[in-house]
Amino acid sequence: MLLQPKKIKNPPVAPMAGNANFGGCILDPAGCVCEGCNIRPLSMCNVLTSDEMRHFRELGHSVAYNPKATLFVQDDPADHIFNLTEGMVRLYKLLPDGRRQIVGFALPGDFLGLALEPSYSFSVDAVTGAVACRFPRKIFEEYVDRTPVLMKRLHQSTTNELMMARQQMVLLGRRTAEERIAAFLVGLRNRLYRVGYRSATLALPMSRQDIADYLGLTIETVSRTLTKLARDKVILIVPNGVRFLMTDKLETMAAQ
Amino acid sequence: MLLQPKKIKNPPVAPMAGNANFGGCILDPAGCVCEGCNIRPLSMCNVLTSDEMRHFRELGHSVAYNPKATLFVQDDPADHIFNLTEGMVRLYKLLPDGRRQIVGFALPGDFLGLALEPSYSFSVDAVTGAVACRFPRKIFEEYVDRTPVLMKRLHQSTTNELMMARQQMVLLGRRTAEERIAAFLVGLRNRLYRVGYRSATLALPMSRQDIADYLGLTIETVSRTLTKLARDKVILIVPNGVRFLMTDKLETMAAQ
DNA sequence: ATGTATCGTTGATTTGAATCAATGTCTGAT
DNA sequence: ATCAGACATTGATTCAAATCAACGATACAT
Repeated sequence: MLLQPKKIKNPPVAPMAGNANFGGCILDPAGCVCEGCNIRPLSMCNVLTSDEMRHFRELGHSVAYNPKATLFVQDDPADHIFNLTEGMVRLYKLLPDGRRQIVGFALPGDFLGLALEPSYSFSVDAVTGAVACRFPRKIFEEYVDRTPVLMKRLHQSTTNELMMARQQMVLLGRRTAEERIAAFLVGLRNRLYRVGYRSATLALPMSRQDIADYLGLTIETVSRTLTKLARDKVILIVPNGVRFLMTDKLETMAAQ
Repeated sequence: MLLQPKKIKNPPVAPMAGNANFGGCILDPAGCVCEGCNIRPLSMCNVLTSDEMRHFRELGHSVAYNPKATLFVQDDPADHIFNLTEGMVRLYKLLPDGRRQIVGFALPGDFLGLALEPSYSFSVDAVTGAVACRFPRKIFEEYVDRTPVLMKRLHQSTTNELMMARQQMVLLGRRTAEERIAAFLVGLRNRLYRVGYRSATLALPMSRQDIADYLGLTIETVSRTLTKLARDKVILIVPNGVRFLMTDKLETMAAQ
């Protein structure tokens, strides 16, 4: 899985689309290459039979994105559904005056762009290089409506995201800067672990500003708090990540 | 719809269960009285045929709750699913040291207690007197699995809640006290409007502490901010509510 | 190798909301 | 009618994090 924020220098199949900050690159114009898909056990696709798979794959395309490239923008027509297969993307909402709140970092297996409204209610762009299966919304919805097992899987995914969103509301409403940082580090480590990315060092491919906008803090407070945790020997700051030195202490800070 | 936080003095059918702060009162032991249900157009029940309805009604019971009565508690076994039919309830999470974050106020039509885990991830208690249709979880899930149209409806409901939760994340992470109060008042008015409660005066049946715990503020800041809005003639504070005097100004403050 | 732009850290100061403290108001019970 | 307790408001003070400001570090392009 890509977690270093470097450019895709040799796109797997086709060259990136003209505008490097939008659109991305269709890897397989004939549909997803689902057999070797590294997130089948995480995504909805593993609930389908081979026959169903064969049909489903025709519906979408795999698309690659450079770091910072846009998947879609708040208020644009919600014409596509995405299922992330590689990398990390950020979901965020902007206030008219430019204040930004990152409402989530998505990892492989996560769905993006599911909406009831005709427009997206947030923007998404790539943190690392990323790859997603992209489906035309109408076609995706029709297929889901005809495939209850997929609908159930989708509902589980949304229910899980709602649970995480409520957990984040507690963090944003009631926790101190230090608790927010600790909860962020522990939470991200656990999520990465679940998608199979297991390392002694926690990769932090997003910028300090991203972390700040996710935790409702400023970049200076994020930097100071990480420095303090490092000074206290709770973590070790390394390039593009941190290493946990006192995991139990971090988990206590993050408690609940 | 009940929106005044007064006790149910004459429970519609049966007397309240012994412990007034827990359990509530089963209104109709034979199942919901669905024909006259005031929220059928809001709830999932309106997607069912008469035959389906007849079967579905057998699955649950209507239960009444006094103000402050508990529907369920965080970490308890998630054995029931609720569909609120009357009144307002609060959903909240507690940190080990007692800090509280209210993650939502539910209104008629809302589902409560849908979970992937074996336990509830938050607590719910009544703000006003409230009535809910209560279903044993296993039975509810089996029925939903066999009824795709219900599953779809449920998924839409969860998707909508996720959208609201993300909106609240922006509020908690990036907005000032005044903006939070304005967004809360406008948002609640709009939600009440949608469930058919339309009044010149916005009812605020919850306490100032509840509002504070929903907006990530203290009770003093909520009080001061409401007083300031009243001094500026943007709202008029009335017993158990407020009246909008300058709706457009309030909507501008709440913007986005 | 060097310059440049972006990103991150650290320090000084300010500030919005929290905390501490007192008083006011409403409601239901007697 | 009076009282008690819960709830709400207002004022004084403190504080955690924001803001303002300067300086490092790093990565990429030439």
